[in-house]
Amino acid sequence: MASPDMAKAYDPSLAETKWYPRWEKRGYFAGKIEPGKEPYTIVIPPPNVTGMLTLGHVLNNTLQDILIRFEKMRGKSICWVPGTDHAGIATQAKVEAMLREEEGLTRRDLGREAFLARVWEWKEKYGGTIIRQLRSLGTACDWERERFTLDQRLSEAVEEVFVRLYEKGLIYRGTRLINWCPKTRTALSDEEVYHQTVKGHLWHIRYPFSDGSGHLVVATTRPETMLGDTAVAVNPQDERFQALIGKKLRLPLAGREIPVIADDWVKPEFGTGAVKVTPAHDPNDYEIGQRHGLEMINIFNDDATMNEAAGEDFVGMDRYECRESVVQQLTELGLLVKVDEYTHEVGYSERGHVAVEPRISAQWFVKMKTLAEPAIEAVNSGRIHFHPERWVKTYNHWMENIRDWCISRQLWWGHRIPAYYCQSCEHIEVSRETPTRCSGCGGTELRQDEDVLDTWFSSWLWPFSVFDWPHDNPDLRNFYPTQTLVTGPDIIFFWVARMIMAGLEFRGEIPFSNVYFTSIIRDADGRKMSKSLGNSPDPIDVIAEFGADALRYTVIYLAPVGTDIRYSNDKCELGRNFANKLWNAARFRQIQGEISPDWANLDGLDKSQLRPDDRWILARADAAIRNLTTHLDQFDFHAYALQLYDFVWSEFCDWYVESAKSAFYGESEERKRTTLRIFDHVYGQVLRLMHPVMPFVTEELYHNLGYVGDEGSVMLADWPRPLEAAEQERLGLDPTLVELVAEKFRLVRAGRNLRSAYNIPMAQKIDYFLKPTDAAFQEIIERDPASMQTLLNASKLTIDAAFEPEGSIPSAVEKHGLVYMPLTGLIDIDAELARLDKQRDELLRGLSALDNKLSNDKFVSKAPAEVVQRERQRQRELREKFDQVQALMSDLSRQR
RNA sequence: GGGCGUUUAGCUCAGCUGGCUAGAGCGCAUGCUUCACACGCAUGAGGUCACAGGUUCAAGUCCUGUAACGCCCACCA
Repeated sequence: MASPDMAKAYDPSLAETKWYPRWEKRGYFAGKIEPGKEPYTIVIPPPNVTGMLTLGHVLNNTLQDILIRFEKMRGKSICWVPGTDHAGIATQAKVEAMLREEEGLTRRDLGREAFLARVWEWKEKYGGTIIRQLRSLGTACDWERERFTLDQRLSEAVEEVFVRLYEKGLIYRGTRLINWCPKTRTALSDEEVYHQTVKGHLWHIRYPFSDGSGHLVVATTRPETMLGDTAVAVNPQDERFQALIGKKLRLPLAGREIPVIADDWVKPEFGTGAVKVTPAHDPNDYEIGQRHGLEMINIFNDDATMNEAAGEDFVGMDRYECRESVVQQLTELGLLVKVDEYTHEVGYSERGHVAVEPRISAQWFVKMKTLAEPAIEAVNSGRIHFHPERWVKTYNHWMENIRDWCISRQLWWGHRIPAYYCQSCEHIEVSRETPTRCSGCGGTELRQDEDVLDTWFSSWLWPFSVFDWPHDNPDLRNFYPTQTLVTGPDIIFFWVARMIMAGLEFRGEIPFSNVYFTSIIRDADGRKMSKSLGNSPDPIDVIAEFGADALRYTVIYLAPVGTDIRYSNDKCELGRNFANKLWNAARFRQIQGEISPDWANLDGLDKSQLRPDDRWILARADAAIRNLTTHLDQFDFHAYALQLYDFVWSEFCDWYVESAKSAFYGESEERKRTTLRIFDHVYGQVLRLMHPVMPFVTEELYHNLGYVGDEGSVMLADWPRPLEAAEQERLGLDPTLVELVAEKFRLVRAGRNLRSAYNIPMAQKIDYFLKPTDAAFQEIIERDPASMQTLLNASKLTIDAAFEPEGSIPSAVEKHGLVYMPLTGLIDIDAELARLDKQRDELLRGLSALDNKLSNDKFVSKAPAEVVQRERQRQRELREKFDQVQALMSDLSRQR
């Protein structure tokens, strides 16, 4: 026996540091145009430049890596484009915070140009950490193609798109009520607002009529906005207020005179039936204001403090401070009728995490309706497939109710809007080049819009901007459209839907044909991973402790389709143990000597040389190849992980390797050679099947065992193919054989159970007797009694269909036979009877269910013939087994 | 207010188009330093498949309703 030169346990860090640089250097990750090969492209969902690797990224990128490696092995020409997103608000805020802390400066202190220089500086120094971290996960990204959304070329794409849409009339500048974040002081899109349930109040306020003829009571959740009221609205059908419509009210605190108007929107049953109208600060009021031509009074500064329009009592106050002050003054004036507790939903800024302030302002918008139509069609026609499919509903709902997209942001970090205002006339120039002359009045003084574009305005172009669109080039034609997008369902509106629209609009083609939505990772208690909770483990630490493969495998194993994942670090033991199991199977193999020269195929193999167990493992491997391929094809990664585990650990290691030992340590050189060849063949398949999810350990082992030379790689190996029917025939892999071998293993288990019942350790060799009750089964075990002897660790195994024990000895019944453990004098008859009694009960339960079924005429006449047939067969088998158990029991009872 | 998802062993989850004496991992119990692996091996215990109806020869699997938990969308002051 050779001594192993492999360590006793797998050390992930060795393989990880060894292989990644080699793969990269040898160009395995490079996306090349390969004529005759089908391209398979994935663009990474670009993480924020400010980002650090999280478990969410681990899941997302492992999935992409699995697909890339799988498709490469299947012979496709792969290209995985990595990159990062400039993440406007997030990055700007990060650098601003740093400036504030370290230098006590604001961005305005520095000025636009100097500030941007500092952001770039920051980006070069600290940005892209996540890109470096991704490498330690093993991702096969083409790093030569790394892109950044603010790269020169990608910025050209953004400008091009802006100009094209403007020229098409799909981008316009308008003064609208938009969502304003007072913390970051910029406009937001509707998608950047999240709602929170807030316990507030409903204040009832008395508004007196100008003519002194009494008052009207309005109800509001935001009393401070009354300073901007320009009307009070009632429902035209509401009889209580019929006579009051058109009358004037004297607005308290402000002193302004405002009309009572009638609008259908007002719900008579809510509050008092009368609504104060603040068109400049509430979306509904804005609509009413539009309909009635009301004045819009903006009472807030851009940080949500009160401006002059709020009146001198309140100017400068924060909005909440102002609220208290207004309420206090109203109380003093006796105008506050009552205050109710009131729970409602309030919009918050995703960035600033403060309540959004609706605000009238001039912004740039994209008209979405016409862009959405073809995108809806693309998904509903099935050209683009969502996994899981239910997200289509969510997508459709949003798309069908889509509203114009506010794309301008009052930030500095981002793509500057390519719009130029003529200083001499009203004209706006929108162009790719900086214009020198106004096309309206000929004026030469033009000033560029100060604002930048929403980050997503560059992200939505990502699938083609990374290939240098709008410049036509071979890469763009070859790699676009991409194949699969892997992302979280949380950005289905922000990103996925918009990419589909952009792809169709600017390339005339869908950007990808499949979208896989990942699960959300939670902690063991089901809470979202978050920094503030401190329940978000650093994947880099996990990799150091368990290995990248372990982390990858575990995360995939834990990720069912479409439900959340409950993760904790200790679960990575599963992946680590699995990698170690795989490692040790190789270590065991290495001890047996050199790898078989003809491991790669089964050509020329004579089935008569094969042990039944060899044929069994070949059949099981074939089934595994089929299933695993299907699972990956269907994006069922979880099933892929489960199936791998079961095949490798249970079928290959627990049964086949143990059985193979009988051949390895047996007399026949020929048999040993054949078994080694089968072992090598199947194990080679195992390494390839596992490679997509566990790239490092499989590569290391592929080399250690000599499947490939130094310059080769499992990454370049072919994905295992299932056997043709003719080949299965030639090798004798029929289902009956497979079932008989499985039955043999069941009998082995029954034999071991006897040992266990009598506390005889596996290490102690003992005699067994085997009594087959089925001729075909007997033939199978007699063809290779050595494997069964090894599996039972029997000193002697006697196979005898006519075996009758002398006296009582422990025994067990299986479908095709009985196993006896002769232990004269040691038998515990009561224990034996109890065990058999339990088995008999189980059989009886099964039998009575079957008897009922089969004696039911309806079942026999209505169920498919093959089902009835199968149940009859089972009934026969159970009855036979039952009779055997019964016989053993009466024997034992007599001995008592 | 709409929409979606989940509910199967102590825990985390499998179980496709209905045919199951309901499976795995962890944990648990017992025994093993057996010549790959204690990150291991062997054996075993553990479930009226959330609840109530219905369809069917047959339901964890299909339908209806209920409950609990979770997520998304939504301008009712």
